[in-house]
Amino acid sequence: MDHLDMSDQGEQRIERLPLHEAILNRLRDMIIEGHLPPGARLNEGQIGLQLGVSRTPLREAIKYLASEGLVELIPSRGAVVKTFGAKEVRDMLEVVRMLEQQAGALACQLADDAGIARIRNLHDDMLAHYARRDRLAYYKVNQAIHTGIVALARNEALSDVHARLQTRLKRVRFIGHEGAEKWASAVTEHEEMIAALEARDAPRLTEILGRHLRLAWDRVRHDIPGAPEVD
Amino acid sequence: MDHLDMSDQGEQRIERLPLHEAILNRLRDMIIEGHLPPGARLNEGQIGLQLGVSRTPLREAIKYLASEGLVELIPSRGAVVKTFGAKEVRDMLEVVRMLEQQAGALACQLADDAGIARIRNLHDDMLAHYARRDRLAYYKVNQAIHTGIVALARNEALSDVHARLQTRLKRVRFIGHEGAEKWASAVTEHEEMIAALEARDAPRLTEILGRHLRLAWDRVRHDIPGAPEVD
DNA sequence: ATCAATAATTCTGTATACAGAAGACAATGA
DNA sequence: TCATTGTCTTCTGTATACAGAATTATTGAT
Repeated sequence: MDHLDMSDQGEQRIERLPLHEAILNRLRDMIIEGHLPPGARLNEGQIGLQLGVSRTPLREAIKYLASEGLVELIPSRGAVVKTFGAKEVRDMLEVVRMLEQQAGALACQLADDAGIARIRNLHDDMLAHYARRDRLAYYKVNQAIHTGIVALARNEALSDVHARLQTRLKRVRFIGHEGAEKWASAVTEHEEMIAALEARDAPRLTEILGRHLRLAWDRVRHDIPGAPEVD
Repeated sequence: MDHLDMSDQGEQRIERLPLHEAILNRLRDMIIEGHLPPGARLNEGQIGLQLGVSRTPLREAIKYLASEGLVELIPSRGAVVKTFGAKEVRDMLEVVRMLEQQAGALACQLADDAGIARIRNLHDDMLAHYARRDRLAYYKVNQAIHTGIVALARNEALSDVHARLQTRLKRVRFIGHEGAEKWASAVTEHEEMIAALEARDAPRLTEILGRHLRLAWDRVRHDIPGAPEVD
């Protein structure tokens, strides 16, 4: 899964945002896209050269990523791309499920029609990508939908912890090169999800989200090193 | 609430842990204990002098804290201690509640007797501190109990996001100089909590945790600037 | 040829140097 | 008295320098 290019849009911002941010995003992308595979050491000299910055701001970005949990700091040995085992992935997915279920329930109460319509639009986009079997585009919009539903709950802390886990899962979730049937079932679940949201049917949405994310584990488990064949 | 000294035990470690960690903890304490009040700018020169380190590792620690959400980075203006408004605090408490409820339910299934016994011991300690009206000691053990219950769920990601929010709430939660009755009711709730945990009664534990954390908001709301008198 | 010990090199951790932005301040004019 | 502008100071953002730990390469002995 090298060279994915999951970076969002072009980087040609005019505004002078502190270099820190730019480095941070580049580094994060390098990890998520797999240019820096799990377990790889982050060589400050080399990466700094590659990005065209000195080690000082680079190290600051690395510390930020460490707190995000994408990278692990090892004393006197720098930073290493964090490796997630089977249990860790499952645990993260379980927390994501809890968060999304709660968010979904809240969204049914709090969301305005415009917000729900935005999700519906994303969903339609996703269907188009599915029709073309464009995995990358599908995947991106899929993420946006889940993030969007959480956002409808209007709770920043909730969005924050959810985003944190999503980021960690991005790498591992994408590699789920699930077969056609699994992919189709995922799409169906999304279909139901949106319907429940539009009906503001909280219990139903909660149920579907739970099912969807429990299946997410089944969809990726075979790609995780060390995952048991059966639980 | 200045000069609280919520630092855990002595800092006289012999092992040579990377300076980064040491600075990080000192800084975090300065924020949590209120030496650096909300909104205060972190002057790198001054703090570096105070801690006896140069700006380079200090800045790295600040970036780490920024990702933790204790500090906000403002372009060309450095870092500022993050201020939490009423809604933000309430939102965070709501997420903490969800997390603890889920964790509690899981704990009822997964915890071993030894783990539950440890919580009971902490609880007894807390009662002792309550008897002596030792707010600081009480508060610390209180935190340890909540953290401990989450740990019983054996889900690192869950513990991780919970800890993240707890850290942000530490500052604001302690200032709740609640009156004797409120304090007493909190103790009673804890009493019930432990009982439900020992009985491994998940629904009951969930209910109590929900009540306890919903009341937590009522206990702190009057100390939050900008909190509405009624919802 | 294999392994141990040592020398050479690379890399991290921290300090310092320097340029430019932001903020403070004082002087000037209305 | 108050606003304004230009200067001066302070502080951030980045690069570079240097010491020591970690890693790799080399050499010598078995």
